[in-house]
Amino acid sequence: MRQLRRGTSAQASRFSLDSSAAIESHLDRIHVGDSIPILAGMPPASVDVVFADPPYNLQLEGALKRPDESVVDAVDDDWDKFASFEAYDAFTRAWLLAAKRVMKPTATLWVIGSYHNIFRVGAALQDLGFWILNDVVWRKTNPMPNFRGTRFQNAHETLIWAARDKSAKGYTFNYEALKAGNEDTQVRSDWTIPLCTGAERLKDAHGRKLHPTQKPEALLARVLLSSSKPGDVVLDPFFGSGTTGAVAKRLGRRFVGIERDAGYAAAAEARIDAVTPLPEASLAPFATKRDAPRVAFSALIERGLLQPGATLTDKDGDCEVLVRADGTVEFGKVVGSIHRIGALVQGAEACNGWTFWHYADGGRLRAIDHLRAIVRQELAA
Amino acid sequence: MRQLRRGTSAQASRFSLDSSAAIESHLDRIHVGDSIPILAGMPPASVDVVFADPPYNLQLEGALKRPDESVVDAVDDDWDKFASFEAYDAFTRAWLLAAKRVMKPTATLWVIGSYHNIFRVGAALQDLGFWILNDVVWRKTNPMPNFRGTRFQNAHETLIWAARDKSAKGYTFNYEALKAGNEDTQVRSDWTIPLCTGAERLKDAHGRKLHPTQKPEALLARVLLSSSKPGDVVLDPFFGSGTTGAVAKRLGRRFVGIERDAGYAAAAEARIDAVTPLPEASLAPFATKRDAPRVAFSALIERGLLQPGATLTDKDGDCEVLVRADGTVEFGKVVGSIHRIGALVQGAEACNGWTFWHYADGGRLRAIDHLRAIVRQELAA
DNA sequence: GTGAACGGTGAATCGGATG
DNA sequence: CCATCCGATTCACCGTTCA
Repeated sequence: MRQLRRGTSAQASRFSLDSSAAIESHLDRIHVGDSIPILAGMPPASVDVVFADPPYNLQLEGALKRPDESVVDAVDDDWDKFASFEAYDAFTRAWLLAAKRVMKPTATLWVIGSYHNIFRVGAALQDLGFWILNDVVWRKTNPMPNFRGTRFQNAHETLIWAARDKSAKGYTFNYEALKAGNEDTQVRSDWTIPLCTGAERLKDAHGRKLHPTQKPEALLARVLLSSSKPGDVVLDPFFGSGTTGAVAKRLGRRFVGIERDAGYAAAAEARIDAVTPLPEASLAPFATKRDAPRVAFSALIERGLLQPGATLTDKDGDCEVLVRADGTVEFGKVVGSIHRIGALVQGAEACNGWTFWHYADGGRLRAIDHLRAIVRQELAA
Repeated sequence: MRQLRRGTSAQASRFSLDSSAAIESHLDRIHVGDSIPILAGMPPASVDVVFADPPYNLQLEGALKRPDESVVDAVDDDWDKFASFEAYDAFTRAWLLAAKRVMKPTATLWVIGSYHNIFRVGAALQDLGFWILNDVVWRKTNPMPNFRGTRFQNAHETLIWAARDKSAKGYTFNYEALKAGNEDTQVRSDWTIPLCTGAERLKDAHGRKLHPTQKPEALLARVLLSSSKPGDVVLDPFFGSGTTGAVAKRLGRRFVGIERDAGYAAAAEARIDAVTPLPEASLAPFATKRDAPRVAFSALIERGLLQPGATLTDKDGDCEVLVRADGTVEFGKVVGSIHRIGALVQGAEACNGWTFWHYADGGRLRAIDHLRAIVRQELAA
């Protein structure tokens, strides 16, 4: 890869009216600087896909500790600080407009975010005339827990996929290939992918994570395989640790990276240099079926397989518990999960409530595991 | 159920300053009319939870056909037509403000939507000072396919859960019950639930679906079980086919329904009349650790479970403190609460002394939390 | 060599009562 | 408004150490 470019390159568009030639000098490079002036220096209508991972505008206050007193290493970088929603909205509109100018009429744009910012981004997209094609949910297999027990575990992020205009036709969506790689069924709008951890996660000299929000390559692979073709130009205006560039190179796409922080840009360059492009034929199908889905006891109630107020017993019909509406069971005055209460009545430390507790099915007792199997079949179907 | 009410009831707030009494006349009824004037006639700060399924502002043009040329029976009601994003935003802000007024300070609000409208709703929520607690993804097990093969299968909808203000404290979140009903793990922000089909789906006289966007009862059950208590007042300003009311009644909550379409309201009323509430025992909130009575460390000494002059240690028996008669402990020359001294010896900022400190029980070490449990049992008896 | 046990950690708007 | 205090709270995965 060639050297990093510094500053803008406003002269590029002066030299050529042919965008496809003028863009060439920008390709497969990381431009160090702010996105908006650098985008302004690029030829118009020259990129095929935009992937953007903008600051989320998290509004964190004190430090958060785990129950074991260790400190959560949260995002506290300056780039994530905005004075107000208005300031964040102005920033969002500015980069979206700059990105829109360099998009080909057939180009599409992806943005990723969380509930802190994604609603503002989505509304701005619509206000600026982008046409939303899908929102896509990245379900994390291994999200961070909620340590205080005050909310639901924040287990997903949201991507928005949008065309440049309502009337834009001819955008790339590799429908058949995606379907073929997904057990011959359409790819859904929710994707189950692990966080970026282990060897994939870039580390600094002290072994700490280099970038606070490095995205998994599997996520970018799905994005690029679904909405771009080999040879297409992929723009990432918030390049960070360079996941977009690494995946683009591996999948035979060209990229334009823009990153404000020279340290991140340098790390990304080294990372991308180490990537070997895949042979064209070997682009692996990416969608895999997950193993047997975990079924909550409350799902049996939600689906009407058990009624609140019903009675469960052990296999001999001796001790009885009451099924409650919230998916707990009650024994005497004690309420808890099927597992905890099963352990309690046996005086054991642990118990598999699925096999311990039985319900009356006609004249006989049947383990509630049977009902779980029914739900699993539905989920698999 | 009593008769449907027509029109607003602006007089209610004139008769009483006590919201809990003034709201009584509004409960367990469907008010036929527009949400905003009807909400304006309700007493302020009188509801515990709001669930809203507003029009989605779908921008469908022309009929959608399946590959076999059959027509998809999509949403084409007048209530879903808005001239522009601006009109939709104004509508959204108006009903959100009207709902905010009737919410208690501790109330929370749920809104469900799709990518057509949810970004606008989320941004409006933030602009109006609501504080987003989670966004929750409803993953449909059986979504409609994308017939054209031009996008990902739209397999989810998004719910936003928000408190009335950033500083609102004390909202209901039944953390422990949810966890106990979910294999003893935290409930995530993505919920897998089937569409409303089969017998649950209301039909009109011709056997066609009565309402285009009837939500599954399982979804509402999860919403109400997580964020409300029995007896709480649940407001639904877009009542539609009455799923919120049916589930509220079944789960022992009160409801206020508002619906513009008299036909939907009548169907909802009949539906709710047919619901039998669950037995109270299957609903009663159970005592969690959080609301167990507070026990002072000194109570252990007062009850003779620990003697002044006794020694406590950490779980490994390493560092020792002396129990004093006043309920403090002494480490070297430092005296303080079990929590302070526990933090001190670990060099931590905070410490739960109940689980940190141990006493000798026969040959083994046991946490003093065990003694607290004994006191609590005495208090409960 | 193998497996159990243990430690570390990830985009986090993460408490409530009292004075 | 702020300071102080009590005390409640974590899931999945990866890498290392130890038996």
